[in-house]
Amino acid sequence: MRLLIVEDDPRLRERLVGHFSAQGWVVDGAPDGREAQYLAEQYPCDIAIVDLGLPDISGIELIRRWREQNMTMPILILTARADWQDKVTGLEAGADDYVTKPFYLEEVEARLSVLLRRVEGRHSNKGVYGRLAIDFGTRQVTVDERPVDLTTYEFNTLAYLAHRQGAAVGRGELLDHLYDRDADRDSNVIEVFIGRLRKKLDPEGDIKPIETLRGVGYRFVLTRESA
Amino acid sequence: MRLLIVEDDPRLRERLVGHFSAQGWVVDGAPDGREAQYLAEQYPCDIAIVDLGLPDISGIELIRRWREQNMTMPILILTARADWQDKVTGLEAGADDYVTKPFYLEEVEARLSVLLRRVEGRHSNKGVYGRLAIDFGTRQVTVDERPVDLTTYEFNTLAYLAHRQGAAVGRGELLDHLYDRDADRDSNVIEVFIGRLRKKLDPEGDIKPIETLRGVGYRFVLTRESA
DNA sequence: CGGTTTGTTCAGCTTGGGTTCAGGAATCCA
DNA sequence: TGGATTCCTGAACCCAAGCTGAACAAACCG
Repeated sequence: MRLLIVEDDPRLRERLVGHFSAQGWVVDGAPDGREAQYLAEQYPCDIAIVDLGLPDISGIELIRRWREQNMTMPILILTARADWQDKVTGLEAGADDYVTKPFYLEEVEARLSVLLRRVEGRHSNKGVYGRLAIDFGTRQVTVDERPVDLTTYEFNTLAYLAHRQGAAVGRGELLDHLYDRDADRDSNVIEVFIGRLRKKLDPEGDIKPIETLRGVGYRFVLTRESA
Repeated sequence: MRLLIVEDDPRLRERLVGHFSAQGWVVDGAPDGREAQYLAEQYPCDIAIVDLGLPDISGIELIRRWREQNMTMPILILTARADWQDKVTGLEAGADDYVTKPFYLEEVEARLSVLLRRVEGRHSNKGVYGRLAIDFGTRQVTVDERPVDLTTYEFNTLAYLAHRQGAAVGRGELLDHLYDRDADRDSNVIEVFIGRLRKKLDPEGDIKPIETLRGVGYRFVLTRESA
């Protein structure tokens, strides 16, 4: 999952970037609106955190532009407690939720996961897809109730595919959302991870959670149980 | 275990800080609401003690904000005997228990340990995890009824892991909860203590109480007997 | 003070996981 | 059918995370 953080205060930005990188996210940090705009276009992210008080373009304006460009990722805004009224303008501009500064990191984390699961239509951190269950919070995966342990990247690829369940996901898209900017575009890592995932999740070959669309990419075919 | 003490009277604050540090807690002391708010965000604690009569923000307001931010640690409030009615407001704001001033330190200590064990679902100070038993009050540990003696820090790391049993606990989190604010983030103390613990608790290698999650941290895998 | 216990650092080693590569299988198209 | 393209997969590689024994330092205690 790729996360874009737009925050001018370097200390705070580093704190956020550090925290979420450690959590297994691919994180881009931008100090101002210009950089943020560039990054958002070049490396589409799954979710963004935007501080409203930026040096150049205002955060509000940035969000408005993104929405005009039909970018649909959820946006979480940060506002100083004093300027709490901005949150309304922010939400009107197209943001999805807000946190007032100073904040508690876990609070931001919790709100991100709510936003993320909302786009997938989940109501909890756990997604159940037939015999396969994925807990996006604790990063635990089970098949027929039996835990399967996946390495970091194995989980990340599975999570991204499940996040986009039903959609055709190209190798390029996967690379963008799982790796840093300087990823080697023509490596076959993705294929290797897909292979390992299939073997770990479905050793008997009777579930077939991941379909390959030749020349296009992959598709996570299981459908989530609306419970 | 990290404990946050919010108390404006310096004498009393020092008394509390001194007492609990000596008991093996990591203690932060805050003289006012502002500082308390900052500390709670930067260094998440396992439990907090809050005096209701603070110079700036009222203790009640502070607690309310914490709960709004979804901080879930237990909170013990201190009230002057004269203002005993405040305790109701405090509990409504989200505190978990109260002690009226003046008090005996032992009283506060006892209430803290009740609150702590409540979050773990224990009913006494002793937790039994299969062949391993931990007494959080007397700080004694036994394996197969046989006492194992652990040094202060060895016990602290074990206690914290057991406190968060089943959860993945990162090295960073451990450092935050076992060490003062100025801990060296890239030292391998944690690994050393984990190693020593494993050797002392499980010399035969047939219990394996602590699992390592590469790139993530550690997990205490034994489950407590609800008995 | 001297000795002992406890905490911290360091260096060398082991291991697991990510990456690459090469050969083989499957699929597509002329 | 045959060749080209895409994908799969087992094995090898390499680096960083984690482990460990030992040295060092600090605190504790008589």
